[in-house]
Amino acid sequence: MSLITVDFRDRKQLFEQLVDNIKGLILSGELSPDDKLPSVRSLARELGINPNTIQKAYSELERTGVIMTIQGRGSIVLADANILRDEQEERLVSRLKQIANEAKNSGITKEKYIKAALEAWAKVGGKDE
Amino acid sequence: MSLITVDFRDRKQLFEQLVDNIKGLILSGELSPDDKLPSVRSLARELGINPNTIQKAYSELERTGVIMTIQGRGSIVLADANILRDEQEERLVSRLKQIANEAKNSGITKEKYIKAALEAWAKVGGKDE
Amino acid sequence: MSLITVDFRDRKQLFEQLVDNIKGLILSGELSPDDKLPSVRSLARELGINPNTIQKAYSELERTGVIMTIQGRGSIVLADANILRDEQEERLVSRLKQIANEAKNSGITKEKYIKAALEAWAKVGGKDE
Amino acid sequence: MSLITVDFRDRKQLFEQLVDNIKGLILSGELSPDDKLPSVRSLARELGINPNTIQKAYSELERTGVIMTIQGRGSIVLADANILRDEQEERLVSRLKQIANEAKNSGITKEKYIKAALEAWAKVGGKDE
DNA sequence: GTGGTCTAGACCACG
DNA sequence: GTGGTCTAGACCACC
Repeated sequence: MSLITVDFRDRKQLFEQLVDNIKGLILSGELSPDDKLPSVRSLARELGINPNTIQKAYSELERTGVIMTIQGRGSIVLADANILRDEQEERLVSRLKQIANEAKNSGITKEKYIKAALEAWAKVGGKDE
Repeated sequence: MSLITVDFRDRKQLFEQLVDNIKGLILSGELSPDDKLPSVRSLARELGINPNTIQKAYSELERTGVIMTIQGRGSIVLADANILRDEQEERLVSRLKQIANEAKNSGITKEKYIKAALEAWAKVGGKDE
Repeated sequence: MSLITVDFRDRKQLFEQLVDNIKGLILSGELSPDDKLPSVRSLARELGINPNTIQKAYSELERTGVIMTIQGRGSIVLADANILRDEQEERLVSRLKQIANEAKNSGITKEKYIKAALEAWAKVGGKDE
Repeated sequence: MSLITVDFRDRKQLFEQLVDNIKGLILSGELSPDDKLPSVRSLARELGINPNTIQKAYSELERTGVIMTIQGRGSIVLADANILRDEQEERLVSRLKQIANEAKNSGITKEKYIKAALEAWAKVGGKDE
C-alpha cells in the first residue's frame, strides 16, 4: 500500500490533493530525489480513481519541476525538501494574510488573532495528516 | 444604491459572495438586527443578476439564522455582530489549525510560523477587502 | 393587550394561526359565548398585520359557526368549549394516525411509540402554549 | 424502474417528497450505505421533473449527511437505517409533545389522549403509505 | 457521462 | 408588492 491517499469528501479537486500529497511526502522526507513514484496506472488502480486524474497530477508536478517523467522508466522525484519548503512558506504567508484580513474586517482583535494562532500551533499533532 | 455588491470576476460563487457580503455588513455594523434587507427582486434588478441567485443566498442566511423571512413581507436581520463574530472566530481557529498542521509537516519552525502570522497581521490594510 | 398573538417565524399562515388561537381561547375558557372579539381594525393595528388577514380569519370562524358577525356591533363568540372540544379531538386522532403511520414505516416499535406518547403528555406544561 | 416516485397532487413540495422518499428507502432497507443513487439527470428524466428539483433534494440530503456526492461520479448513501431512525424518533417525540400540549389546552383528558394514540397505532396499515 | 451554478421566465400564495 | 417553487435550458469543471 502506498502512502498516497485521497479524500472523496474533500471539495478540493482530486488531482490537487495528489499534488499536495506528493509534495508533502517530499517535505516530510518520505520521498527523496531519485525515488521512483508509482506508475500512473497502478496508482489509479490502487486508489480507485481515473488514470487521467493521476496523469494530470503528475503533469502538474513535472511542470513545476518537482518530478521528472522518463519514457519507459516512469517518474522520479527531482526536487528536494529545501526547495519545496520555501515555496510552501510563501503560500503559508499569503494564506495567513487573507485570514488576518478577514479577522480585521470582522472586528477580531490582534490579541485574539495571535492567541488563536499560537493555540493552533500547540494543538495540532505532530506528523499525521 | 445598496451596499451589497458582487464581483463577476471572482471565482467564488455569486450566492456565496452575497452571503459573505451581508454577514460582513452585519459585522461592520452597517446592518443591525431588525433592519430590512432589499427584496429579492429589487436586489436582483440592482445587481443585474437572477432573482433565483438572490433567493439562494437569502435561503442560506435564513437556514443559518442570520436573517428571517416572512411571506409577502420581506427579510429582516436577526443575528447581531457579536453572534456572527463568534462564529467567524471559530472558523478562523480551524483554518489556522489547518495551516499550522501543514506548516509542521513541511518542517517549518514555530519561529517562522509565528513571524509569518505577525507579519500577515501587520501588512493587511484596515477595512477594505 | 389582547391574548391573541401571532408568530411570524411559524410557517403556518397568519390567518390560520389566528383561527387556532381564538378557538384555543374558547377551549381554555378565556372566551365564552356572547363575549365580544376585538374589531378587525384594532386587532390588525395591535398585531401589526394586514386587516385583510384578520378578516380572513374571522370569516373562516364565522363560516364554521364559531363566531357571528353583526353589522355595526362587531363579532361575538357563538360556540362553547364542548362543541369545539369534539372537533379538536377528531383532528387530534387523525394527526396521531399520521404519526403512527410514519413511525411504523420507519421501523419504530409499538413500545417506543407508546412510551414517546406517554412521555410527551408528562413533559408538556399545563396551560401555556 | 426506480423505487423513487413523486405525487404531483400532493401539496408537499416535490423536492421534499424526494428527500422523504429516499430517507424512507433507507429506513426500509431498500437502500443501504454505499448504494449508488440514480444520477440527477436520469432521475429527472424518469420522473418527468426538472433536474434542478432533483438537485435541490440531493443537496439537502448531502447537507444533512444522508448521502455523499462526488463531482463527476454521482451520489452514494452514507447514513444507515439506525441513524435515520433515531432522528425520526426525535421528530416523532417533538410532534407528539405538540399534540399533547394542544390536547391539554383543549381540556382533553389523559385517558382520551392515550386511547386515541393506541387506536391510531392499531388502525394504520403496515408498510404502505 | 457526472454534479454545480446561473439565467430566464413562469406560477402560486400572501399582504 | 412580497417570497417560494418549479421548469427549461445553458455553461462549467470533472471523470
